[in-house]
Amino acid sequence: MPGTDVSALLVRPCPDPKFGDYQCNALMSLAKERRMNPRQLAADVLARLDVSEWCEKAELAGAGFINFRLRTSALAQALQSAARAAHPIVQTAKPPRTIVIDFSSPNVAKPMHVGHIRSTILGDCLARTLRLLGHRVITDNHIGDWGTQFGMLLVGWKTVLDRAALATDALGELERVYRLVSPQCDEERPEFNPRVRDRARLELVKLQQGDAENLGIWREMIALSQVQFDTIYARLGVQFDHALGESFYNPRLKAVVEELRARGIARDSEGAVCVFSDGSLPPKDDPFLIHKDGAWAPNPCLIQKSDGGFNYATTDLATLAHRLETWRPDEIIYVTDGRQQLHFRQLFATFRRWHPEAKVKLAHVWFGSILGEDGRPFKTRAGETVKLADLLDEAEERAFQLVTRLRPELSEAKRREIARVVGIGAVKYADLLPNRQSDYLFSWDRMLALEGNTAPYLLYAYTRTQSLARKARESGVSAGDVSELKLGALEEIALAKHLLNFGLVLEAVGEEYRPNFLCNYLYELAGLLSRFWEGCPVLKSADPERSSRLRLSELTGAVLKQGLEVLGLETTDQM
RNA sequence: GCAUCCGUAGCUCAAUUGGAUAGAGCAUCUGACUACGGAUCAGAAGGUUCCAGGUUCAACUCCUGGCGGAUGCGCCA
Repeated sequence: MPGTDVSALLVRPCPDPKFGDYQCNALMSLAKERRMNPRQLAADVLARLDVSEWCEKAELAGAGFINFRLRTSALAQALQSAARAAHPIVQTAKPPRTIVIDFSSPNVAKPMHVGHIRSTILGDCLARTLRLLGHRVITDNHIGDWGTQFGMLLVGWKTVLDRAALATDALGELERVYRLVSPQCDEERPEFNPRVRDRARLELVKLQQGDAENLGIWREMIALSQVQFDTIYARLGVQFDHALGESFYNPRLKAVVEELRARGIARDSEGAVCVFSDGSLPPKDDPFLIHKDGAWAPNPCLIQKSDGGFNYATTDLATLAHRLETWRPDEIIYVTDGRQQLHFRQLFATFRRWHPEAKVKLAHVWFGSILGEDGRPFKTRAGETVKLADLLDEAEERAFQLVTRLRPELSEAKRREIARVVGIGAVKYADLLPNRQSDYLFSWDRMLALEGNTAPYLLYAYTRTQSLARKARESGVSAGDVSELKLGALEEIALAKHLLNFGLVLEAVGEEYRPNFLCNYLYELAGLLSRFWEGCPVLKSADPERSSRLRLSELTGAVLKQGLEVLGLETTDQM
């Protein structure tokens, strides 16, 4: 049945509706494999295919495409049955998989900034998508709560902390303290002070050895940061199943290094412990090799520093092992920026050698950076990184101005509520719309525009479905049973066909980790809905049509709402 | 220097991973409707997909070589 098992037939929606509704092009690559004439093969298959029950037409075209045109009756029937699912037009995955998603990962004692927004929003969207598709999703926030920065923070806490400032703006004060101490520990900076650096190292060692005072301060810094994280995640509507920070893995790090060394995967080098190439991969694909001066040179992955300390790679290996033992996932997804590609290639390769039997799929879902309107990395006018809390404030404020301009008659409380949904939604939508791998330009004007592929446009389309339904109820018109869907006008048919593809788009988002597919789908859906309303009067029409059209409008509203929810956007019934 | 990613309409971005005549929005120009919620809809114009080769039925997509940009390359995460 179209819309349900089309992927089994290797067909997909036609790129251009004038060719048909669905097309099969898989036969052409099959023909190439078998060195056959593609058009002949397609003709043979077509001759044996009987799809007359669903299709008014199935024809051979071009170099070997088979195009299918659905019967309108079959379309209505397919849509009706798909709409009866627990989540309309969503088919749950046949074998549900266990998928761990690692995203957001803010640092303790530092304000969350724009650098965290893409990971947070993208990771949350993938979690929502895969859950809706029926998978068992486990979200884990790998918080940066351990490492060298705590040596410096402890020095600052003990020497220059302003208690009053800590009480009013904890993160601001911690940031100030860190900025005061950090340059003094950096040999390359003019502020460098070897006594401060040595003190920082000492405080870090004491912390790592379990010194009671330092542990107490460390815990307080975590608690203060957690308040900030909770506030931001609540505003964004993001939830985690676990938040196992780096410190959680600290007790395991030594054993990881010992095991890798004992197994010959890692060895000592210049006082550090490193993983080198084992020659099992072609040099071009080997993350432990680098092309230098015309030859392949070692590009090792450090898992223990020469001072005995552990680093990012060590923690990530321990984390991977823990996740595998604890949750037995089929897949682990890491959502980080593109600069960490080499790190993850080395991490995954090291892990494969460590656990060659593991079947888990490891995916590094990376994204580009956010640029300001000048094309440079996104900063405040003063050149500072933009804090996430400030960004969300501004989004809500700008949306409030917009709502106030358009709907001055609404109460302030109502306008504030709409502005919250629209403002936060606009930030999220602007982040999910571009292909994640490209850098994108941050623009308030574009993300809050009323026309075009924006959150306000989609949210507005949804509110129209709700107000139409409200008006229908008030005038006593029934929405009609699903079984009464009658598709006549071209606009109705086009809308119905697009609705039917919702599940396929969700699957593509989950497979390719690309929410922009869903953004574009919803934008097209909203456009088709507007055209449908333009061409097909609903409440003004007579009854067999009226209830069917009302039903089609409501179904579109339900899909819009579900789609926006998967993207992490709230909806509102009034705008 | 080497590696990864990117280069598409004036601007911002798509293109279901090798499929049919490369699509949207903004900006520009034109049109519809005293509106079942106009924050609407329809139309026009805009392209040598950075350049040069190659692979095949088919290339924005893959390969080779350039040009331009971002990022990363041994003790940060």
